[in-house]
Amino acid sequence: MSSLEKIEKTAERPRTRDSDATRLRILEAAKKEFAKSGLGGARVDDIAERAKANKRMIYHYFESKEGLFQAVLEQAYLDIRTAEQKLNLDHLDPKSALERLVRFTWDYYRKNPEFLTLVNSENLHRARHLKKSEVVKVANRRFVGMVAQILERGVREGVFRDGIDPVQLNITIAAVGYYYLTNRFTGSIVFERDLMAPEALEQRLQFNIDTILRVVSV
Amino acid sequence: MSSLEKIEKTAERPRTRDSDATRLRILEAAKKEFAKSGLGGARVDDIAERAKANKRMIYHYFESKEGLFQAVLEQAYLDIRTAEQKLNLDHLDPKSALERLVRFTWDYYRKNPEFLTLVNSENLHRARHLKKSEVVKVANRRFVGMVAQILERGVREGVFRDGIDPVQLNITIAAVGYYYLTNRFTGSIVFERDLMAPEALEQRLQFNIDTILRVVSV
DNA sequence: CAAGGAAGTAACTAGATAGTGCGTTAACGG
DNA sequence: CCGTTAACGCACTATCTAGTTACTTCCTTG
Repeated sequence: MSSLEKIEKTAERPRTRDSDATRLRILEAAKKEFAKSGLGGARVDDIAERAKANKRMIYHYFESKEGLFQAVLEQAYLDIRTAEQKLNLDHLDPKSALERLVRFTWDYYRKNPEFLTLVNSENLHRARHLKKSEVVKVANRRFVGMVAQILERGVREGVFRDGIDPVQLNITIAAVGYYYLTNRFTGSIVFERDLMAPEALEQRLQFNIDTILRVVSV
Repeated sequence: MSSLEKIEKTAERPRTRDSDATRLRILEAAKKEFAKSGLGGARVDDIAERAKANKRMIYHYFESKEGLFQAVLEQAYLDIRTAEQKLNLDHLDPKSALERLVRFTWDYYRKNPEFLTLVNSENLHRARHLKKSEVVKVANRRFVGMVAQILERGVREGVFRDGIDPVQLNITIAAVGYYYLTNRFTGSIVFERDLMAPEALEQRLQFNIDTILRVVSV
């Protein structure tokens, strides 16, 4: 049976057994649990319960806890890279394109805080899961190219200075948002200020846009 | 017996029982284990073994695994704040002072990677341990003041622009180094480049100094 | 419609893990 | 040098946890 037929049939009469749906529920539940407690702290039983699935199904679909983590991480990277590709920055002038990318990165981190925690977790484990994922590597390549293209265009049009390493810029765009948000709890204590207050968030985004534009300006 | 007398006596004849030394060995071992595996992933038995102490002693000195984590984290924050205070930035011109601070932050993170991991772990737990620590809060206050003073001086001397929020600048100085180093494993995969190669590290530090100076420049 | 495979369940296990009860011995003050 | 205090060690436990065994139930397809 084709995938399309399957979807049509499901639409007609919801099945009591649906491997795709169960797989997705497990993935979603695992993302939340891993993000909340890390790979070491998350509990397989809790994931099963949250997914409203039997624990046996996790091992059926993902082999092991590690396999499940790998699948979650892979999906998280594919999701953000896919969203980035939809930005269509080529149609904007270089400055606007860069601003849009900074804004998108910030918004994405805000709306998907699990992504930050998953990446932290993966780095705690020296990226041993990501290393294995070929599909993610391909997606990343296209992403790095995006910023390089904006930079080149900006230099050609005389609005950006020459000689900026696109990788350094990429890292910096991520850094100024990522650090602020992932360390929002200790940050709010260290700086004695609620970093997650709406005005504070708005102020930070503006600061970040300004920072990045200053980095590239001639 | 005074602390001085104690030290003198110890120098004469090393004691087989020494509560201070044992406490310190446990703290050091715990810092490494917590940094390696996080609060959830670290094992009390492993900490005891690494410290060459009996597990019972951990509970004797620190009450619980959580209590031990709190002590480790507190010490880590006191250490970095103490080191920062020794920088003596007041004797330098504002630009040099700022550059020195960026350089110090970078070097400190490089030499003390456990600090990064501990902070990540603490944020995973919504900073519930740091919240309780009054002594760390006091140390942080002095630290935030440092950057504010450099900024003020720079504005007065006409080398920095006015209106920069010292907290935002502070966060950005930390961010550009922290993000690069804490995410060095996934980063090396995403950007298909060894981010920890000596030239790469040198290049990043220069980029960070340049970024921060551009942020404050008139 | 039969049969075989896939989805799903419940109960279990072996090993780990945080935390303790209690006894032992070194150090230190008197 | 003796008695008390505090450092230290051993062996134990209750509970948790990743992973599994053995089974039932539903769905598809020839």
